[in-house]
Amino acid sequence: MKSKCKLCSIKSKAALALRDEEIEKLSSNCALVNYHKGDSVFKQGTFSTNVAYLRKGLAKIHIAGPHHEQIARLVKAPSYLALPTTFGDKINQYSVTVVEKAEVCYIDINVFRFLLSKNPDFSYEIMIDLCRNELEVLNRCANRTQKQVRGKIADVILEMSDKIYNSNLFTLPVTQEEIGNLIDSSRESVSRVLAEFEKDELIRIKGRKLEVLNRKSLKLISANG
Amino acid sequence: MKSKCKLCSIKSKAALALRDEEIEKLSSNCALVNYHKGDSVFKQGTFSTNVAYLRKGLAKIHIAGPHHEQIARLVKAPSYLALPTTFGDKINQYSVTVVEKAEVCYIDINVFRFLLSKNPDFSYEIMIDLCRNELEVLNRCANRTQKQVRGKIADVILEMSDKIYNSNLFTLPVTQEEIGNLIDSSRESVSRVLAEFEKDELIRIKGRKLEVLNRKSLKLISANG
DNA sequence: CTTATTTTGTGATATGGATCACAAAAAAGC
DNA sequence: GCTTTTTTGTGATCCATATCACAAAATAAG
Repeated sequence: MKSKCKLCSIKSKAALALRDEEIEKLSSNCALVNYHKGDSVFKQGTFSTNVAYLRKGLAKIHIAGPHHEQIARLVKAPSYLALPTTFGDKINQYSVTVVEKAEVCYIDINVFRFLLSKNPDFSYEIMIDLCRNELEVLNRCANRTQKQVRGKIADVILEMSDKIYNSNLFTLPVTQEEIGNLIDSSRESVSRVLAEFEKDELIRIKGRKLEVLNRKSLKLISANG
Repeated sequence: MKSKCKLCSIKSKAALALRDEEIEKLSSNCALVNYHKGDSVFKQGTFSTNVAYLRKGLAKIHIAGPHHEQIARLVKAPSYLALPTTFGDKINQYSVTVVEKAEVCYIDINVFRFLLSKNPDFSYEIMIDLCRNELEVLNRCANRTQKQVRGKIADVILEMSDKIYNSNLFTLPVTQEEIGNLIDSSRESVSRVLAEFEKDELIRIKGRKLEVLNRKSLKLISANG
């Protein structure tokens, strides 16, 4: 397993800033785990002893809200997975679950701290990452609370098409119930709006396969919420 | 103005980690500005060229949502104010406005970067701060979307009483409309629920003065949402 | 002090979407 | 394949809260 990280072609921007001996140190304190759909990467309420890096695949970050489960967002590899919950509190404040076949690197938190303290470039990139995430969370929250279901579903479809799959045709990685948790609405509403979008020929759905037919209208609906 | 930061008694935990010469550098690139209610610290859409540290007072972080203004949260001094928007994007993604007489230190972003690169302890504390904030944002978002107005108002009252003023008796720092923007509800609903809480003798209000009378019930309402 | 402006209180009404209740379809297990 | 479980579709109903419409208070401005 020696120097496996050095040869890794999917390094984070932060990890690219590491020097050889630091990569070596990372390598010997990093465990790669293969997961598939439904597997848990982190569980809310457990102790946070590792940093997780999603090397491949897709995961969801979710928190148990006062009433339902809320999916904060989907995270596509490559990306760190749980930095805030790892460093912000001794106990994980949210869960991470795999949504599509994934590879996760668990890095010992103390080694990660060591790297942060020794390499300012590494540390800076991590910080930038945290900042970007927070901005995204804030925006998401505003959308979630202010748009209505049609607008939010248009958002989700466009996000998946543009950011996650880069294609007009893709397979929904989650159930309609989970889409509901992602946009704070009921699964029934999700179903109804999807049916409506299909009737209006904005999308086509067979099973979980979804094709975007009219991107322009979807954007309009997203914007007018 | 030399060495003013060195003598500052309201340093951030991060700034406490700075060495003398670093404090000196900070000091000569840091401008203290006095503000009062309504003054703008940062405006969404403008370039982010400074880090802001709220030394005294109270401010609100707000973003223009797709429909209304949303107040992401109130920030009590001492606290950094806009790190994510400063580092996460060249353009500010949210606004910060003073809510109660405040003192803000503006620190040149390049000097801040320099300090981050030279002092890992400083950098680490900043990172921890970012992590905590993101956790808070996530929790807030879940509450905002899942609780109903009564629960959210109970939350706001308790937060002000416990976290901001540390007293059962305090003066509301914002209008009911702003409370609405803070919890995503209309000002009419805020007014109605406050009236209801007063009728039920959970609180007493005269003008903007609010007194918590029955903390236990408020907590219950907050919990049951 | 007087007038203008902002904030708050409160009823009446409208509505988006939750919830309930099943049925159909799809997927997973065996 | 067949059976069980999960997911999806759809109507009917209900409800919390937005919105509208003013009036009253409170604050700010002159």
